[in-house]
Amino acid sequence: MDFAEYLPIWDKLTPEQQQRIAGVIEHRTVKKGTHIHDSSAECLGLILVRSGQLRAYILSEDGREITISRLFEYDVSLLSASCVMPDMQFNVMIEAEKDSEFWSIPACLFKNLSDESLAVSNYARTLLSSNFSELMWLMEQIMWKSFDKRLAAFLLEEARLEEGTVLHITHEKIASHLGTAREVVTRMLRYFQNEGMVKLTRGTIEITDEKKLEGCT
Amino acid sequence: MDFAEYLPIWDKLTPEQQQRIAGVIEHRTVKKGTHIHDSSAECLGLILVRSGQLRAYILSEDGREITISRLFEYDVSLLSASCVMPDMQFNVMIEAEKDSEFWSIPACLFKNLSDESLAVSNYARTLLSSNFSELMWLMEQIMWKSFDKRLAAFLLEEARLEEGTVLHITHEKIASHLGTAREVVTRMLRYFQNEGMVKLTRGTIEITDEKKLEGCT
DNA sequence: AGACTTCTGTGATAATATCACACAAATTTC
DNA sequence: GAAATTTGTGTGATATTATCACAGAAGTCT
Repeated sequence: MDFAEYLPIWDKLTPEQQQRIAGVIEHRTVKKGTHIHDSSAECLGLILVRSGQLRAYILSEDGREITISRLFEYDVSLLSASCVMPDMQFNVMIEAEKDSEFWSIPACLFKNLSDESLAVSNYARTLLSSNFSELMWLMEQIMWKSFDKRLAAFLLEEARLEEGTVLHITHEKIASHLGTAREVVTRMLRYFQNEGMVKLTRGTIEITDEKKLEGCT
Repeated sequence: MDFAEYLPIWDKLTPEQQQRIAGVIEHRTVKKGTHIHDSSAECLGLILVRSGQLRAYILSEDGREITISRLFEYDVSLLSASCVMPDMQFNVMIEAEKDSEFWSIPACLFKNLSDESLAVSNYARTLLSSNFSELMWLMEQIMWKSFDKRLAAFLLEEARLEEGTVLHITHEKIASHLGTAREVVTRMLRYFQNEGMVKLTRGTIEITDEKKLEGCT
C-alpha cells in the first residue's frame, strides 16, 4: 500500500523505523456512518486519511455532541491517539461522514517513535499544535459568536465541501456539529428561509442567496 | 539565578544549549494585575513560574474574557509562545493574578532547541498535550455544564487556592474567569446566598456551607 | 463633607436551551 | 398498494443565560 505518501515524515525515518510502521499499520475501508473510534474501545492511534471524510467529536453524558475536527484526504490526526499523550483522558469519538479509507498506526508505536526520533517528535508537535489551534478557534466561535453566525458559516462551509448549493443534511446532524439542539437549528433555518437565504425541504437545504448568508457571518 | 530547577529538562541539555538559554533567559518580578503578554506585543516565549499566580485568557472583540489556564509555582507554559507554533495565530493574553516572579525563554530560542533536541521536543510535546487536554476539559465544562455548577466549582477551587473560606474577589473577576457577564454572576451568587451556601459582602464571598456547594457541582 | 470610583442589585428584554408533542415524508412490512 | 414504522420537521410553553439600562451602596480621595 502507498501509505508512505500520506505520512509526511516517511522519508525522514530510518529503514528500520519504516519497517516497524509497515509491519503494523492497518488499512480500513469504512462505510458512511461507521463508528471508527470511541472512548470504550482501545486507542486507535495515528490516523492517515486516504479518502472520504471523518469527523471527531465529543459527547455529553446525555448524548449531545459537538464536532471538534473534520478530517479529509491527506489529513493526519492523533486525536484518536490521545490515550498515549500524558494527561489526556477525555473522550474523543471519530466517525465516518462519508465512505472513507484510512490507515492507522497504533498509538504505542507512534509514541515510541516520537520518543526516539526527533523528526517524529517534531511532527507530533506540529500535529498537536494544529489540534490545539483548531480547538482554540472553536472555543472562540462558541464563546463570542452568536448562533445565527455560526450556523451561516457552517452552511457555507458545507456548500464549499459539497461543491454545490444544495446540502444533503438533516437539522439533527447540523445540531450535532454545532453542539446545540435540533429545534434551535430548525428555528434558525426557518428564519433564514423567511429571509430568502435558503430553501428547505426534508433532508436538504438549498442556499439561494449566498451573498446574504455570508453577510450573516 | 536558579531557574534550572524550574525547567524539568535542564539536565538533559548539552552545556552549549544550557548556555544559550542562560544567555537570554529573562527574569521578571511583577505586581498583581500586570499585563505580562498580549497579542499586540511580541511573543514572550516559554514561561517558568517561580512564584505567584498567572492567568491566561482570551478576549472577545467587545472585551469579554474567559480564563483558559492558570499558572502556579513550578508551572511551565508555552501559551505565550504560540506565535512560533505553526498555524497558531490566536490571541492569548497573560496577566498576574498575584504578585509574581517568573522567567521567560524567547520563543524563537525554544523553537530552535525543540527542532534540534529530542529531549526538548518531547518536553514541548508534553506541554502542548497538557494545554490541549486542559482546553478540552474547559470545552466540556462550557458545553455541558450549567452555569450554577461551573460557578460552584469555581468558588470551591478558589477556596482551595486561598486555603480559606473567605474569597476576596469581585463578581466582575469571576465573570471574566468563567466567560460570562457580571450580572449573571451576581444573580447566581444571590441565589447561592438565599440557599445559605455563601455569605456576600462587597468584595468578598464567604463559603458557609461547603458540602452543599459541592453538591451543586 | 463632598466628589469620585468601584462594586453590587435589579427590572426589562433578547437569545438560546429544554421539554412535550404533533404532524409530514420516507421506508418497511404485510 | 395500504398499513405500520421510522425518520425528519414544526411549534408552543417554559427555563436558562445574555444584554441593556440604570440605580444605589460602599469605599477612596480631596
